[in-house]
This record gives sequence, C-alpha cells and structure tokens, in this order.
Amino acid sequence: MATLSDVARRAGVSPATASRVINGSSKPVTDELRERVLAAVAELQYVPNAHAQLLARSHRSAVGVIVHDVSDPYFAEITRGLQRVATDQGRLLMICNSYRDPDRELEYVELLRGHQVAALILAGSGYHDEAFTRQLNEKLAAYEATGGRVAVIGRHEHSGDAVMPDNRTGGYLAGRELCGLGHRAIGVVAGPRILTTTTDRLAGLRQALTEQGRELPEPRIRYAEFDRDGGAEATARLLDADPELTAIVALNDSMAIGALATVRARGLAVPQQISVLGFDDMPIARDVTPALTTVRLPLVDMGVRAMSLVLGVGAPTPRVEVLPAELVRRDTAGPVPLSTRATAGSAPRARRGDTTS
Amino acid sequence: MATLSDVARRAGVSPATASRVINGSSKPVTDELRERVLAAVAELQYVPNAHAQLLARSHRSAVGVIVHDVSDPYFAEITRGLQRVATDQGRLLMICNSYRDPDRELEYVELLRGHQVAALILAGSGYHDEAFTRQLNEKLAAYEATGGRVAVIGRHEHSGDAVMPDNRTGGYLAGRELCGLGHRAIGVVAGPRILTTTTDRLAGLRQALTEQGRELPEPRIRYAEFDRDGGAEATARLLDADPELTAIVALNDSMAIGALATVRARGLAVPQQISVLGFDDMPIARDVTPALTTVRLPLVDMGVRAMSLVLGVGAPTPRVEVLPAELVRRDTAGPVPLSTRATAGSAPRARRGDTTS
DNA sequence: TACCGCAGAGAAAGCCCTTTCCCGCAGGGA
DNA sequence: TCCCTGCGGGAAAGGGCTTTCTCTGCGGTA
Repeated sequence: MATLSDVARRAGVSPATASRVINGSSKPVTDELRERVLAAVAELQYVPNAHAQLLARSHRSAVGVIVHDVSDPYFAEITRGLQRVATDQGRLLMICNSYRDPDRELEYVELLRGHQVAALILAGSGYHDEAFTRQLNEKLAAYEATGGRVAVIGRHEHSGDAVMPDNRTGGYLAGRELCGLGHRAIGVVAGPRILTTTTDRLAGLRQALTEQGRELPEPRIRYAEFDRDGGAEATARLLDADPELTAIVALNDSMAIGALATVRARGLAVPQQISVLGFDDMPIARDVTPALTTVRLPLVDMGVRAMSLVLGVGAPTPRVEVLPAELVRRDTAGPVPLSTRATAGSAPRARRGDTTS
Repeated sequence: MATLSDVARRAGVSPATASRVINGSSKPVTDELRERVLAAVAELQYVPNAHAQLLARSHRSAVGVIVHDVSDPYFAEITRGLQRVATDQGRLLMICNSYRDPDRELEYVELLRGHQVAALILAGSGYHDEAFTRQLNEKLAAYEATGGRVAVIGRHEHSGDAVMPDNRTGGYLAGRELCGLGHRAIGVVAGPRILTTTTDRLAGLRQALTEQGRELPEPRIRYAEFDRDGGAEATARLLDADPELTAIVALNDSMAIGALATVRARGLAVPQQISVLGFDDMPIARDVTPALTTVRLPLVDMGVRAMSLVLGVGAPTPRVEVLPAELVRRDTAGPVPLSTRATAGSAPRARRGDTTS
C-alpha cells in the first residue's frame, strides 16, 4: 500500500507539500509541484489512509446511528431521513444494527465512541429494563461529557435531545376508529412487552376503549416478535382463543401483514368478517390487498429532525420534538359484522360465512 | 476524551502495560497491576481510539460492502447472508449504498480502500458502460495488488471471485411458464437497460419465447426504475399501448408489486384477465394478494457464499459460483383468458370484464 | 557465591498523516 | 543599498495506540 511519503518521494517533494496538494489546502503550491504530486498519486494509485487522517486531524465528523435493523422498513424510512440531512452536511454515517439486543446496543455505543463520531443517534424503541437503561445513560453521559452530541428517536430513557413519535395518540386513534365502527371484541397483536413502543401504543389504545366503555382484557393481547411471522403467529393464538373477534389491531404494519395472512388462511374476509389495523404506514401498506388501514408516523421526517437536532448549532437546551400520528383509512377496517353486533361475545362460530364476498 | 496514557498515569503504570491489560495481550501482567488498570479504565470511562488502534496494528480486519441500497429487500437479504458469515468470523462490515450511481460506486471503492478493509464485496447489477467498467476494474486491481480480496455478486465486470445468480435461466423459466399457460401477448416491465441484470433476465425471457415461436418486440418492453413506482408506471405505459396484453413479466418483485397496483387500479382481475410474474422472490411476495408467482433467487445464500469466498483461506484460483434460479408458482399467473386465446393481438378492449370475480 | 535465565515492567520506535513553525529567497519601499 | 515583507517550501512535532526491544531483579543451578 503506497503511503504519502512514497508519493512525496516520487514527486520529489516533501510529504507536507504532497499533503497540501492532495487535500487542497489553502496554502498555495506552485503549479509545477502540484502537477508532479498529482501525477505521482495517479501512478501509485495512492489512497490516503483514512485512519491516519482521522487521527491526525482530530476533527470528528462522522455520525453514528444505532437502529434495530435497517432492513426493517420502519428503520429504512427513518434512515432515509437521517441520510438526507447528513449528505447535505457532508457527513458520513456509520449505521449499526442492534437487532433489538440491549447488550449489542451498549457495545455499539462504545464502538462508535471509539470511532470518534461527532454525534450519536439511537433510533427505535426503548426497553422497560432499569439496569440496562441506567447503563446506557451512563455511557451516553460519558460520551456527551467529551463533547459528543446525542439524540434519540422514540425512546424515553435519554434526557437530552429527542424526537418522539406520538405512539400513545396513535394507539388512541386506532381504538377510537374501531369503536366508531362498532367493534367490541377487539384483539391486539403486540410487539415484545419489554419495548416502550409496545406499551405506549397499547396504553393509547386502551384509553380509547375505556372511554367508550369497552374493555381490553389481558388475554386479548398477544405479544410476539415485531415482525411478519410474529404477527401471523400471535393472530393465530388470538383467533384460537377468541373466534368471535371482529377486529385485530397489530402494533406495527409488519405484524399486520402477518395477521392478514393468518386471517386469510382461515378463510375470514377482511373487512367484512374481521377488521385489521396496522401501525406505522410503511410503504408496503398501500400495496397489500385489501390496502391496510393504519396509523401513519412521519418516519422520514423523524430522521430529518433527529439529524438536524444533532448537527444543529446553538440549541443549548435539550429539545424534545413530538411528531403526530395520523389515522390513514384504507380498506382493512370496516363496520362490525351485523350478526355479531347484537351478540358480541357469544355465538363463537356463527359468524363464519355470514357475509360472502 | 481520556487517552491510554491518562489511564496509565492514573493506574501508575506505563502505557505499554495498560495496553496489554486492555487488549488481553499474551504477555503476562501481575494481577495487581491488571486490577489497577481496569479500575482506571472504568473510572475514566476509557474507550480506545479506534483510528489509533487500526493505525498501530496494521492488521486489516473489516470488510467493505457496496450495494445499491440496503433497504431494498433484494439487498437486505443478501446483506443478511454477508452478515451471518462476517459475524461468525468476528469481522466488522462497512456497508455503503451506491444508489445505482456508478460514480458513487467508484468513490466508495476508494473510501473503503482508505479505511483499510481486508476485503471488498460489490453486490448488485453491473453496468453496460465500458468506461466505467474499466475504471472500476483498475481500482479493484490496484486494491488487489495490495493484498485486498474482492468478490462480486451478480456482476460480470470483475475477473476474480464471483457469485452469480442465474438471471438468464430465471428469465427463461418465466418465459416458459407463460408460454405453457398459452400467453402470446406478453409485456415486460424492465429495470434500467444499462443494468446487466435487466438485460440478462430479458435475454433468458426472449430465448424462451423464441423457442416457442413467440416474439418479444421492443415496444412490449418498458424500462423504468427498478422499484415499485417504476413498475407501476411502466405497466401503465404498457397497458396504454397494448390493452390486449394477457401477461406481464416484471423484472423484479418490487416492480411486480407496482404492476399489480396499476393493473388493479384499471380493474383487471389477476390472474383471470391478466397474469403477472415477478422476479427475486422477496419475502413480501407471498403476502400480497394474490400471492406473487415469481422466480426465486437464493439471496441469503448468495451473501453467504460471497463472504465465504472472500474470507476463505487458500482458494488461489478465482472462483465463480453460479446459483440457480427457480420458479415459484403462486397465484398471479394463470392460463391465458379464453376470449383472447384465439384472437390474441386483436380485439383490444373486448377482454375487459369477460371474467368476473 | 557467582552466574544464567526468565518473568514482568517500561522505553521507545513506529503506524501514516496533518499542521504549525520556521527558513530562504525574491521583490518593493525607503 | 538595506531592510522588511510575503510567498513557497520543508522540517518536525504531534495524534493515540501497539509492539519490539531493553532493562531490572529474582530464583535456581553449578
């Protein structure tokens, strides 16, 4: 691997001059030397050693991002927003997947700190786990003490800058919609209960039902992985226990898609026999059939805000931006089936086939 | 930011000893000093400067990956495979999105080289662009000359290690399937024509049709972006020009989903009035309604192979592994509608509504 | 008792850059 | 003619770490 001094030697100049030419330093260099250096660079296929550069100019520029999984559309959208701002500012992003493993999350904070990132963004749900939360906060505080900036997306545990999707209101909107359509027997396909995202959304949902004099008993909530297969499986358990369910709320769209698959596999018509609601409004939501009724979160915007927060000048006080959730009515939520409206909670099997497509 | 010498000073030892303790060097250190160093590390919240470390031990370990877009399911799957092997081997991955921009691709090769990666993996389609291909090959060759390993996934341009999905056969399988179902008026929703993936798949498709005495005239191929919206738009153009089409082959699943959306928007029943085929078999393919008939590529496996190739010991000769494509029959491809079977190519509007759902 | 060997610790030489500081030289003003 | 200024270039000092080499002091053997 060619080094800067190789280039300098070949060009017959000092490493200092070579460096100046290569980095377009403000210090003037005569055209002749410049040419010679450039020629040497080309001949040797010289590429500066990034680590040496980063070490020499102790000038933090990259931004670290920790998400659960970039290939999950939820995070893909957020990341798109992050990228947009970062690219505008000429910042490099280092993106790490924690795969919802708290330990890995902690490790990545260290790793990114070690890589001298200028800022750190943690996106994704927080955990109901005191010990972990404390540890994370310590690490984050240590990082901030050295001048690093931190922002979180959708997590309560950090006391500094944050952008928070309004999960609770989102859950509330879903609940109110379903109540408005007359549903009483509502099942919930939930993500892991250790995630604050799950409990926040659930809380909003429960509030809406309670206000309408409905209940949400614990057996009507099934917890599973926050993905398609988790949704499919939880829905199956729900339906096995409670065949008279007229609506299912999935706590994210991936789970909703799994729910749809299970429901379809059991020959239930959506929304005629059973309604399904999603959450997040991922791009695919409009493309499934029937198109998914869901609660939209401004994912890209969340990314944009978080990155702006973290790169923003000034802003001495920690800021928390709450971004609103919004109900998107499409085709998977309909009025409660007539046959069950009067007798909700009884007549378990009577419904099947009542309405034909 | 605390440094190693801060730690050493605090522990009352030399930096050398501190380093040895922190990195678990093989050189023995007495327990007492070890404890003191560890305590100092904890108190100072010390994290080694990764750049300094990487610079000091000139020991390349990370692997660079260049894909079009990790959040595209195609690459997400491949990346999953890459990750699996990398994690097993304790390697860090640096993943870069080129967004199908050749210049950006070139830049990333340099960037990753500068970051001293031990190997480089390029995944995604190649380009029909002589100048670019030559430049890329030069850069890759220069990198390999310094001991770097390179593997490509699905690209022809590199002469070394490669894993190639059998795009051509995949296209062939799609064509044969459609011919078997009696289709003659077949439209193609293709990705950018500059991509070799597009042309390979197209070539296989064309071969199948030719063998069956069918034709694939150029106007029946519409090129667009390789994503959902590109597919929707190309399908619209196709249908506008050729309302009598009985089948559409989309050259990837994202486009197929867009095609499905357009077809549905025009009130055509799938597969009764029109068949739609996808390509890749992304996870979502089974969840759309009707479930997508498509050509499966072993995406995760492609990633696993490529990473193994590049990290593999020995293997002096460049190896090319071709991974087979496979037709997955689901619900979007059916026999050609009766009304058109005899009159294919004429009676433009007659078909609509022939079969009712 | 003298010497050898070795364990455990530190000194110092890099790793490859950037950047400050300094130097020589040429040109312009007094 | 002399001095000052300013420009273009190089020397050298880091930046934070790893690792080799060196040194000290101890135990064991002859």
